[in-house]
Amino acid sequence: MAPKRVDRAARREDVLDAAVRVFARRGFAATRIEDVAAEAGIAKGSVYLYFDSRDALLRAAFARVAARSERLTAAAARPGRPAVQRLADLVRGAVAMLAAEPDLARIMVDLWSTGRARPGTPPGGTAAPALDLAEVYRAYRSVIADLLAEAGRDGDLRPGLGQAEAAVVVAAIEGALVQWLVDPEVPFADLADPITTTCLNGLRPRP
Amino acid sequence: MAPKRVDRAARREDVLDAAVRVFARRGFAATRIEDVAAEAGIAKGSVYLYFDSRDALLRAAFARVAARSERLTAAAARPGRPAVQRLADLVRGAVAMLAAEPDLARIMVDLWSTGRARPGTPPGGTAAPALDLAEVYRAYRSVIADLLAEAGRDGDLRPGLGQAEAAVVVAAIEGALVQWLVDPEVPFADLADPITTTCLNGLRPRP
Amino acid sequence: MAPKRVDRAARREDVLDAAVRVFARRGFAATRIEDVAAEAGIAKGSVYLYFDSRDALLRAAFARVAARSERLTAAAARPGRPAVQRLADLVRGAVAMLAAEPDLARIMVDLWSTGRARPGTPPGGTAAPALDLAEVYRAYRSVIADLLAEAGRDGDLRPGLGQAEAAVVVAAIEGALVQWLVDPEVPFADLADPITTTCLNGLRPRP
Amino acid sequence: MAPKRVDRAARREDVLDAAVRVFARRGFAATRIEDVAAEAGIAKGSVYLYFDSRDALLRAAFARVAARSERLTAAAARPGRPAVQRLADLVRGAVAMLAAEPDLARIMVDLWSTGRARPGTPPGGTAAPALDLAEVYRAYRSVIADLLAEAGRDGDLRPGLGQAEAAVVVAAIEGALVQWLVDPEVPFADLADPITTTCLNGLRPRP
DNA sequence: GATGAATGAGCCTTCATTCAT
DNA sequence: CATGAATGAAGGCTCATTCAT
Repeated sequence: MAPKRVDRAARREDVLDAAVRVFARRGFAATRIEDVAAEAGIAKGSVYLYFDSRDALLRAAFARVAARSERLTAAAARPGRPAVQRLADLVRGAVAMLAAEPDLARIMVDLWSTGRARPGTPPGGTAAPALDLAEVYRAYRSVIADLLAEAGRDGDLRPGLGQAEAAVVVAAIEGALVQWLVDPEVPFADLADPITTTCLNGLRPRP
Repeated sequence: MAPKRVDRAARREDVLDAAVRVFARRGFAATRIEDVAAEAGIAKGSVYLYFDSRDALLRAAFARVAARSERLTAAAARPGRPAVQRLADLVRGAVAMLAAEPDLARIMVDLWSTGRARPGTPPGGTAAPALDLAEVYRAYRSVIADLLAEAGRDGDLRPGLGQAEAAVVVAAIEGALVQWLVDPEVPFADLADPITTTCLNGLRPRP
Repeated sequence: MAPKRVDRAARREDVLDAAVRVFARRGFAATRIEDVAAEAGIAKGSVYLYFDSRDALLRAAFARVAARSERLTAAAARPGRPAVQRLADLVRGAVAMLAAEPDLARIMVDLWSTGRARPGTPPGGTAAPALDLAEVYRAYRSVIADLLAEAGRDGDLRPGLGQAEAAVVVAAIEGALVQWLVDPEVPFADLADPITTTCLNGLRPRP
Repeated sequence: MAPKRVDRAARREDVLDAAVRVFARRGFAATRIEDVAAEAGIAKGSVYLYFDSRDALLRAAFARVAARSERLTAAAARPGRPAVQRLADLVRGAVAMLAAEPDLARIMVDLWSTGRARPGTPPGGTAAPALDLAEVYRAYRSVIADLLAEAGRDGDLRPGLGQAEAAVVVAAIEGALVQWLVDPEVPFADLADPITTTCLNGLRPRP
């Protein structure tokens, strides 16, 4: 009669946490369900109580990365301050967030390559829609391009800046991330300033 | 027997070519020896005539990527022109090369994530030396840092630029690459100029 | 405590009812404990309150089929009427009963094939006694053979009829059942008469 | 260069032979791929060189049973002799064939029950058409009904015999088979005559 | 008693690697 | 040299059974 007291959703979250840690450590491809189970401290079969398949787990991790991305760009919308400053904040915020959650960052890098054979895409090709990584970056660039344009109108940056320059800003962040992940000695968190300075200076109106 | 040697090496190269194509298309993890054999037009077992194991193939692909990187940085050493220009050439050259060889570029992205469980690193940990991706980027930044310093002395860029700014330049390139690979509509080749302009301007002495 | 007993037994019967329905629908092999629980409207674990194991459930279903068979043959013992008529009644009764309980009939067919690896026979071979399907049919034929002999003495059928002819009568019934189960359009219930007529005529003394 | 000398088709047939033996012994449901491999004297994985999946193996066995059935009914078409005799021959031929290939017969019985969830029918329901067991028996009855009608016109049997009586004849054969499979002491092969005699006598014109 | 979360043995399937031809 | 049949270890998933609540 007494339904066992387990918060299913919370437990599911625990398993996903564990999965994210293992994915970050081993990569998607090399991660076996058993690894996730071990990390979560449960039995192999129990993973299937919360996720339908290995693939569902991948997709959930993917969704988490996507959610984080959205939080990131959403934060840049804070109005009331000059666009250049919001831009600088966005860059700093992005770097800080990525640096604070290296596991998710690593997963994102994994997604860059897995992107071709998206998680949830069985060999045949019939895939779950999952998260469209291209869309994530498109949104990212779009937000930045808007800020660049606004700053251009403010006279803080050159006028006429657009998608290309937005791509460069995004690139500086993601590229710095890569270098850090490949070589932990690269001081990613400290690169927020050089990135901001270099890019914003580089986009200032020529004297 | 000498001709045999040549033939053998050429054959090996053919197989590696095929492997690179498949790796780029499917990713490391999803590529089976048989896929490579099929792409190379030989039998599965024959792959083992040229490579000791699946892993050796991975390492060979890695080596090829690394070699490409070295060619890249080596080219920047051409003296006789001002450092700023050699820097701009380096950026443009890198972008052009990556854009021209998307297969190798894709593999490089794959390596970023696989890097943790380095190709050649069996679960146990006793690994073949493989190649050190961190080292590749360290060299890359080093070359650029030297050019930045030289340009600083030339008065073309701010003095005092170092590793951090070099990382930003590398980041802009690699980050742009990622966006292109994730979303083919991003005009990677055309980003060479925005990258160069933004970064170099951003590093100019303040007026 | 007595009421508890009754309750428990009734519950057990409910579960077995549910099991029989599912067995008939899905077949033994494809039926999971959870299916039975769902059909019975209880939780998976609760099935074990009434049956020691999946196998015990199978055996109970078997027992039910066997009990039905016994009721069938027992009914044929009614004396006081000529043997030929009791024989005809037996055939009609059997067909009617099978037609009325297709679920049990389906299970019986399942038992024909599962019979080899008798329910209750774990791979090792140390088995619970379970029920002997061969014995069920032996009894069936025996009753019929007795009726045939008696009818022979009555002069209604040929003398000298025995096990072989009894087997033919049983065969006609079971074989008709099979055809119905395989193809629901076969009018099994209506075959009682053709079976009776054909067999009994066929066993009449030659003119 | 030297393509290994193995007759793929023959090998496949060997594996299927082994599978049929195991299916007959253990039943479909209880048969693991490894059992088949062991019976065939090969490694588990090698089964997959010849069959795409466990299910494909089931379907192949199924097809073999179907082919046997067709041979059976086809044989009854021999014209040039009176229909009654061809009918008697058909019954005897069927019994002889079933008795000679008990493995296939056992599989057929397995199919009767598995018929619901036909081999090749994944849980979802999207099935390969495979063999329609209902169709097999329909054809069987149809051939017999034709012979009965012809014999009726010949005056050897009652006129007006049809599907129902055909079903009884088929039933006698299949039902006898069941009894034999359930209890090897039942002399199935010897039942050909009692079946023929009983049924044909039973269908004679009343004096 | 009842529940359903948890477990882990077991089975199907894939694929790197070997080796007889 | 080249082949591709054969192998068997590994990993995903299912499900009977147990047990804390």
